[in-house]
Amino acid sequence: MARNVKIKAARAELDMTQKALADAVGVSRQTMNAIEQGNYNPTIRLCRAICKVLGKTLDELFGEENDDEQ
Amino acid sequence: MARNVKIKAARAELDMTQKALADAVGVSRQTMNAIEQGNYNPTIRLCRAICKVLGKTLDELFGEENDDEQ
DNA sequence: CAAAAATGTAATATATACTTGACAAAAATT
DNA sequence: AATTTTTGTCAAGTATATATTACATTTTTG
Repeated sequence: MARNVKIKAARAELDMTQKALADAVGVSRQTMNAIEQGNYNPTIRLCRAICKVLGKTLDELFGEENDDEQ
Repeated sequence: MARNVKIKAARAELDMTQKALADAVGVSRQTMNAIEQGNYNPTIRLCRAICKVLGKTLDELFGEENDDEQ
């Protein structure tokens, strides 16, 4: 499942809560949590929105997925 | 809608047809076509698979929010 | 420590990514 | 020019991303 610790770290840099990030990108808190937990597979549009808010690139936050479940 | 011409170009570099790319990443030809036409919003897993096959990064193929339709 | 805020997780519901089949038009091949 | 291959697109179905409600646990704060 591979938790996405990079999002968590980027969020921490900005002192943002999961809910604050979820609100900023327009999804539910549960969706943000699930993404950080690695429990699914967001759309590219959502990934882009997350990158924009956190000031990171796609490659930084979503590149190099080492796991291949599914 | 913003067509994704970068995928088309990368495909051309490798002399790959839409169907060949679709097969390589495990989706239907129609799905690949729709992505190139900008008709939707693939999942990050599919984007990663496309990048892997085409030898490009996420930022190269899917960065730079070319379009902004909802 | 107690209260509050943040996080993890489950169940059910809805929107939409993706499939399949089919056909027309454009491009490439002969 | 005819044939084949590739691309664009549509309609109807299936799978899954995301929402909502709800509750338990962990972390933070007073």
